[in-house]
This record gives sequence, C-alpha cells and structure tokens, in this order.
Amino acid sequence: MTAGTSVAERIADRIGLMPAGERRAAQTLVANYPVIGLKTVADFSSQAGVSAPTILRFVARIGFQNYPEFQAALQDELAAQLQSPLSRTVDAGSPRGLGLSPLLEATLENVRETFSHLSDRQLDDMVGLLANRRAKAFLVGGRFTDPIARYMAAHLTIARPNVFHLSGQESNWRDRLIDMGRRDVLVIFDIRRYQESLVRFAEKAHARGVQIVLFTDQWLSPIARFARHVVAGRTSVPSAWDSSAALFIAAEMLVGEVTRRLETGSAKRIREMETLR
Amino acid sequence: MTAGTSVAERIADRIGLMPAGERRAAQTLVANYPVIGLKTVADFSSQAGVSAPTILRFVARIGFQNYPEFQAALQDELAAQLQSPLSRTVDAGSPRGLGLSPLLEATLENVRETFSHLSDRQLDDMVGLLANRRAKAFLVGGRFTDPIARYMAAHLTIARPNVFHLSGQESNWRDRLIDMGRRDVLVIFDIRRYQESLVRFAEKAHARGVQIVLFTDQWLSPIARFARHVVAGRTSVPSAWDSSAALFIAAEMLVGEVTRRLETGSAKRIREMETLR
DNA sequence: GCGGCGCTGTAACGAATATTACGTTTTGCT
DNA sequence: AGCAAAACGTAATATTCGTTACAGCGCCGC
Repeated sequence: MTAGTSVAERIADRIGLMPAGERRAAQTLVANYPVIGLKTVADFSSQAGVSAPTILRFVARIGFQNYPEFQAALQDELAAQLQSPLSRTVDAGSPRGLGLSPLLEATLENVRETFSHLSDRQLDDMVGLLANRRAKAFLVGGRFTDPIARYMAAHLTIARPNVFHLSGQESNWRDRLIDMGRRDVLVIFDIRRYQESLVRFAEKAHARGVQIVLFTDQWLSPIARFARHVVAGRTSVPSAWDSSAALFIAAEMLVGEVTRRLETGSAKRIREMETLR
Repeated sequence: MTAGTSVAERIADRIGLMPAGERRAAQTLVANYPVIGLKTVADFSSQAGVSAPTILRFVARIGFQNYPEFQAALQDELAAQLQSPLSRTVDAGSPRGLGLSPLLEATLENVRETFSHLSDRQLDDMVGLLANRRAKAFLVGGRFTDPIARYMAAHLTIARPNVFHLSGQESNWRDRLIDMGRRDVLVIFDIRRYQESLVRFAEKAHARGVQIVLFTDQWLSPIARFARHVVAGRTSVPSAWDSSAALFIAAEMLVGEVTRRLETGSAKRIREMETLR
C-alpha cells in the first residue's frame, strides 16, 4: 500500500510514469532532498522551473492528499533520521584503520550519497533505454566530463551496435542531429559551470524527440529540463576541483547492467569482435 | 549582528536571559532540533505548551526579524549539514537503504583497498613529479583507460603548462618521443589485457630517460618494469567489465594535490585563463 | 498590602499560501 | 495528418498562517 512508505520510495516507484513537468519536480526534490520540500510551493515550483499546480499534482501523484501532508511526511522522516545514531560506521577493516585522507573520504561519501538517491527503478529504466539495440545511442560531455562520455562509449560500443561518441566542435555535433529520432538516446554529461553549447544542443535534440539521459551535479544542469532521466551526482570535495567520481561510477555501473541485459546477444558480439582483432 | 551565527549558537547565547515561556520554546526547539522549527508557529507553540506570540517573541529575541526568516536559517543549516559527509545513516532496518547494490559495494571496497596500499609518501612523490612546471607531462592510455588520461590532462592543463595528451594512433605517439627527455613525465594508464602498443611505447620512452607514472590493475602491466611510480588499482567487480573507478579517483586526487601544490602559481594561471574565454 | 512593570494568552487583522477552475498547448494514437 | 486525451500554466478563490493590538495575570519592590 502507499501509506507508510518513505517519500523517496514513493518517488522511485512512480517517477517512470510521470509526465515531464512532474518528473522535473521529482528530480529537483531528489537533488535537494529534502530541504526544498520543506519550503513553500512557490519556492519549490520556481526552483524546479515549473508552475505551482504542477508541484501539487506531483505530490498528489505520490500519494498525498495535500501539500501540508507531504511536508509532514518529510519532517517525520527527517526527525527519525536525525534521532538515530549519527555515528558513522567507519569499519576499520583495513590495515591499521587509519582514517585515510579526508579528500578520499569525501569522495566516497559523495558516491554513497549519490546512489542513495538513485532508485533501482530509475537505473532500470535507463538501462532499458540503453539496451535497445535498434535505437541509436549518442554520447557527449563537457570540458571535464567528456572523457567519461568516452569511457562509457568505449564499453557500450562493444556490448551493442549503433553507439556514437560526439567529439570535437559543437558544429560537428549539430550535423549528427539529422540522424537522431524519437527512438534514439542521447547521453549528456554536464556539470557546472554548465556549457551553453551543450544546452543548445540538448534543446535541439529534445525538439527532435530524442530521449535524453543526463549526468549532472546536484545543482542540475539546465538540460534537466529536457531530460528523460537525470543522474544527479554529488561533486563537492575539499579540493580545487569538483569530483566526478560519482558520475564515473554511475556510468560504469550503467554499462555493466546494460551488458548484462544484452548478455546473450552481446556475448556472441564480443566473441565475434575477438576474432576480428 | 543578526547574521553569521547558527541558530543553536544564538539560543545558547541568550537562553539565560529569557523569560520562562520563551525558555520553554528554546528548550523544545533544542530537544527536537531542528524539525519542530520547520513546522508552523501553531505546531511549535502547542508542542512547547506556550502560545503562538511567545514563539514569535522567542524568535525575535534570538535575532530574527520574523518567523519565515528564522525558518530559512534552519533550512540553510540543514542543507549544509546534509551536504557535508556527516550524517548519512544507512543503518539497517531502514527500508530504503537496503545495503545498496553489491556492485557498488564492491566498487567502493576496491577504492578503499587500493588506497590502503598507497602510501602518502608515494603519492607525494608523484605529485612532486607532476607539479614541476618546467618538465613536460605526457598522458596516454589504453582502449578503456584513455578517457581517464584525458580527464587528468584536462585538469592538469589548467593548473600548469606543458601538458600533452597523446591521442590517436601509436604512430602519432612515437613522433612525440623526440620531445621527451630526462626531466619529463609520462603518465600511462594500462589495465589488462595490456596493450602491446603501450608497452612498446613505454619501453622507448624509458630508454630516453623519461619518468613514467603507471596506473594499472593489481596484476601489474608489464610496463611496471619501466615505471618510476606505480598505482595498482583493484579492478575486480561482479560485472561484465572491470571497474576503473579506483584509478579514476586516484587520478582525480592526484590532480587535486598537484593543483594545491602549485596553488599560488596556478591561481594566477586560472584567472588568466578565465579572461581569455 | 499596594501599585507598577513585565510576561503571557486571546482574538482580530492582514498577508501569504495552498488550492481549484478553466483555457491553451502538447502529446499520443490511428 | 487529424482527432482525442492528457498535461501545463494563468488567474481567481478559499484557507491557513504569521502578525499585531490589547487585556489579564503574576511577580517583585517599596
């Protein structure tokens, strides 16, 4: 039954069935969980870039009678979470349980945090999109994240056909738009400071009906507006640079799952490739 | 001086000077921090057993102009707290945590394991090599790892001059050998199945006296023979593919440390770059 | 014991919020 | 390509909320 489950679960259950606007609401809530949900409907809606009624339809869809009831649920979760022991389980399994470096700890924590907000359902849907051999899959990234797109493409290419990494100038990408249609998938990596060229490109692809899978940071690239699925990775670490580790690992897990799903087919494909080398 | 200090601090400062009713409000808030403060004035007042105006007087006494401003402060604190790696209670019994996926767990364990075998001394030396502005730094990788080399190069290029990523065919790399000397550094990524082309290239570079930093897996690429420093990352995960997450994070941390060491210089450099965009 | 001061609650006001109704646009299906 | 259904935003409405004015009560000093 719907009652009794956590808000995050309710979202995960139904985010796949949501229309675009409500999905954006869900994504912004997950990315800023749960604080944005404690603010007013107006605040929530403006941050999500949708109208107030859409927020209300969203909370109604995940099973609440009204907005205050939704907020109460968030507050209850928060209270329960803050009461349980704050002690982090720093299991000193490694030699001489030295706390490792704070930088590493922060990175690992980011990864954990990122995945705690990523439901299996959501991952499954993305895997489903990318496991469709007949659809074309395009990958592109920003200045620092394009290598991750390449990494993903390198693996995906082996598991299935029709994988294309968009490299070089923006103008090169545009020329590929002509090949993209409703069935196809565009994977974009974009973290702040978000690249205008990517946003423009995403918009055009979206206009052609291309399904967009976005890997971004917790503040959500404007591309989230056009995206079918959003992976919001935590990127803050005590360093001069942001950490893309969470996104990298998410990408890695995704290709792993896609390969597993295509197993029978891709095993044959991989064997065939081996003989070609 | 209304701004700057946290809500909890403000309370501690002035709870001694409060009249009875307001003190009850303060105690109730501290006991249920901060959730009760996120609810309505009516909720707060009834739980504290005082009237609504008393709550408002309390809020005013600790330095807020009105109730919404007080709530905003609490929400900001909460957001900051949830972002930093303090309180993620993935305690068992929580219905949504459910131990994350084994694949993710394995990946994280690999990272931890990798770093437990990497001494600070070793990292320091590598950072020292890469922080030498006058030496040239070349980066190259294998089929699946070259994206990590690119990722590293993208960051390194910003922190210091003379960074070159070797892309394309092996023959292209060879032509760059002429530019490499004893002072220079070559960063190679190579995991199994180790690429012969990389081994050949490493050997030639080594012959010219180039310092080699190798990122490889736990079984060590044959290049380890020529390498000045070796980062041996754990790569085994229950998936069709090996995981390069440990190498990725190691690379990320390395560039972070290099940037820190070059701080004064690279800060100027980065600023200069900004103006050029 | 008496009067003044400060603290507190009741109740009414005004502001801000959540909600609903409706027209427009988009989406999906054939 | 054209129709029907769904989704979305605008704007008006009703409700809730925060705020303020005011009167009662207790507390302390004289």
